Amino acid sequence: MESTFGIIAEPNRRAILSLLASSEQSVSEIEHRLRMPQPSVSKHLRVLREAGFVEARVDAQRRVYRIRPDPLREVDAWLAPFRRFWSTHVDALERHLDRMDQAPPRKGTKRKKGKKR
Amino acid sequence: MESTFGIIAEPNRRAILSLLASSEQSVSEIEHRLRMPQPSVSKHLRVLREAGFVEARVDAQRRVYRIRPDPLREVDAWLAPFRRFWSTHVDALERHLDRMDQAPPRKGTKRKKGKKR
DNA sequence: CAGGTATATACTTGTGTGCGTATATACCTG
DNA sequence: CAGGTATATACGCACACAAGTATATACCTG
Repeated sequence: MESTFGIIAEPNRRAILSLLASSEQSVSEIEHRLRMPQPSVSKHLRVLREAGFVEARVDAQRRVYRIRPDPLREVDAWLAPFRRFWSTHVDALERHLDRMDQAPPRKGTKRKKGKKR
Repeated sequence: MESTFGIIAEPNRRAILSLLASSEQSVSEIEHRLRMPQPSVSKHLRVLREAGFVEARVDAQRRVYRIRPDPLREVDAWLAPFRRFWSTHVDALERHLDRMDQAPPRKGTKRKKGKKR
């Protein structure tokens, strides 16, 4: 029932995703960092997992969760037609990226610049 | 209570936004094209308007609605940290957008954080 | 002004869903 | 095996909200 957008409508789930964006985390780590009750964390993680936003790796009794990008990519794709409203010359770049999306994955070039905000 | 994300969680509202992405439309045009009851359209438009997603231009008895990009931009910004999961050299795009963020007049609210109540 | 069109609002109802509390399951260590 | 830790699930409740129906407001045309 819950669509991709419905799922990220929940603030706590967005918080979990944002936390996982930096690095994978176990349930208790999430629980502690976001200061939210453990059943709540587990339940949100279940929703996120079943919708494909995250996946779990088992490490002894811990489950370490990490991002799976596909659903967020869908959001990104939905957003595409609106980008022209705030970006004038990104259009070309966008088409460029579109073409790149189906290009074979190439590894090696990531985050070479420390330009974070 | 309705956040930016909560608002686009509604499929009909997304449909309205997508329709408006192509060009501005009157209420009855939306009603007809999306085949949804008029009160529903008006109500969704109200929500979208109050949240800043759209604005209305008055033309006689008609109200012609058009996109206002700011809230969607916020979504786009939230998405930014995740892009590295599916794009290798989109970093260029990111820097590009970063630069762009401070280029236009004003509107510097990035980094929208909110997890407490 | 009447009649018609276009849009907005009021009110009710049903359903979904997040939360809290309690408990169950799984695994590790001694 | 016992005891502890880590995570998942069950259940009840309260509340937000989308949809439907009916009605109100605004404006245009004759």
